[in-house]
Amino acid sequence: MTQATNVTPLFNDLAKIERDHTVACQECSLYRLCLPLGLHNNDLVRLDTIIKRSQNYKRGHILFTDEQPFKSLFVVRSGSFKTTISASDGREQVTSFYFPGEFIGLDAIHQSEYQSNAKALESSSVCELPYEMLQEIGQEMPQLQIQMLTRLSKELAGDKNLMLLLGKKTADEKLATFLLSLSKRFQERGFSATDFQLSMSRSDIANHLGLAVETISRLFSRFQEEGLISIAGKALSVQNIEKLKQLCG
Amino acid sequence: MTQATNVTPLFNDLAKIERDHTVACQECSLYRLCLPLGLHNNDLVRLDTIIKRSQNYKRGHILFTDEQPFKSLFVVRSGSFKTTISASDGREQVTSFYFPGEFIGLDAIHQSEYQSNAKALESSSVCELPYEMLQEIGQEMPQLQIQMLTRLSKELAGDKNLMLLLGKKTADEKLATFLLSLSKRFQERGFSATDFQLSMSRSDIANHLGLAVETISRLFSRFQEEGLISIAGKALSVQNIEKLKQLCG
DNA sequence: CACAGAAATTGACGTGGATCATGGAAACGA
DNA sequence: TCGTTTCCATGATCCACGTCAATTTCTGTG
Repeated sequence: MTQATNVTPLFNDLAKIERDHTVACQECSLYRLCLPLGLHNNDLVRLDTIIKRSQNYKRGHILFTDEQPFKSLFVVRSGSFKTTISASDGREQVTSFYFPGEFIGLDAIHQSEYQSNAKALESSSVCELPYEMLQEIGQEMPQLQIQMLTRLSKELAGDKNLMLLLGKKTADEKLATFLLSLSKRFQERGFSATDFQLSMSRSDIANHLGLAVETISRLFSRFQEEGLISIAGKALSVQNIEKLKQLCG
Repeated sequence: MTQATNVTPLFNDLAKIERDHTVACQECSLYRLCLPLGLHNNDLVRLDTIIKRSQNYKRGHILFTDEQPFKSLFVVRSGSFKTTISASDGREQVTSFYFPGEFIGLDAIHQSEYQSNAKALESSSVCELPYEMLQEIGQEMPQLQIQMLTRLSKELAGDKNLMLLLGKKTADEKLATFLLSLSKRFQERGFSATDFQLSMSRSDIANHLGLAVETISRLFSRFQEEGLISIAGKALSVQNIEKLKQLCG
């Protein structure tokens, strides 16, 4: 029915390597996307000593909640995560999705507690960076500090764009923008820019984009009718990336 | 007509000191809100040498645009600024307002160009921090690095909350949340938490909150009728802060 | 002080997307 | 394997807020 049906599970190839929690930064295939980028070799070895590599987490595993004390940053090694923040009345906003090589928990650095909730969307693993230690070794590794600032700044810039999306874009534009952002991130990680699995539910997507689930469902159907994408369950295939780009505004 | 009519111009008192661009960090009344917090005295002196203190800018002055190369971060010394980002079709989103002691330009650190446009909302002045120099002296001042990370992280956390606001809150809740955020920031700066001047236009507020100007106008009127606030032009007086807090959700 | 342009208010009306409701299809635990 | 729960799709209806339009008020400038 669609060409997207038989895509390999998300990051399965990478996972073969990364799930093995003995693989050091030097041999990690995420190297060029991750924190160590730009570090000299002996610095890298030092960074390596403070990193705790997690076992595999199952879908639904909670990495941290906004009630727990902030101890560590996390880098996704395989799989994917979502973060949410909640209003006092229980309403939640999905603030971000995270893929391999991306940092989780940066918004907590200035506080003693995490500021959001992080949950695995599929089988996933992470590298844990105890923040105190990171700070300690950072004092003698300017490149590491710069990397940290760069990371934070990048996430900040991304969030500003999301504000533009949430505040000004129509439902069509929101979804198109979101799909292209996914596409780009998969491509950066060596996967197809056009065929991939959505690890998040429709309702996570809807929430993240400030829409109702029903609207996302309808949009997927319409985008498919219009030949922009073809979607079956979680398997997405982008059919007309140019038209999708035009839709972003 | 209202109690708010005769509030002193925004940050006028501070401005007497801060506008004088010879005042060093050590004597600056923003000290405890600003970057130098936690620095040792000789570090502070060193930081002081790289800071360029601007003359007074007029309302409407453009600090930078997203087309200019990124060279410096800015800290508001007096007055206030707004930042915007624009979609390809010209639509704009007001991403933040900045008050004395707050950093502008943090989202550009990872790029060679600024990522947004920054404009003065009233008579304002800034401290300019050339980023290269900041990085240089930062290598020998761990406290400075920590301060920078803290700043970035704080802005990030704020933006996540804004995403919650934009994605999930009703118009009432949005405005109430915004007013309380202003109130809090004025208080932190030693001003009244209940009586202050709005340095931004209705349309800036509307844009920032993802609403239409007309909606803001109507809300101001209704909030006034309901005894929550009293507003005359730019002069705002919060009459019932508790009720306002309940409204935030 | 007067005038022009911009900003703000207020009302009437329209609509994009939410909400409600239903049925089918996956995913999951026992 | 089954039964249960969660997820997804699609139609019918509704409403919060946007858009349009007409005035009024404010602001800046010669």
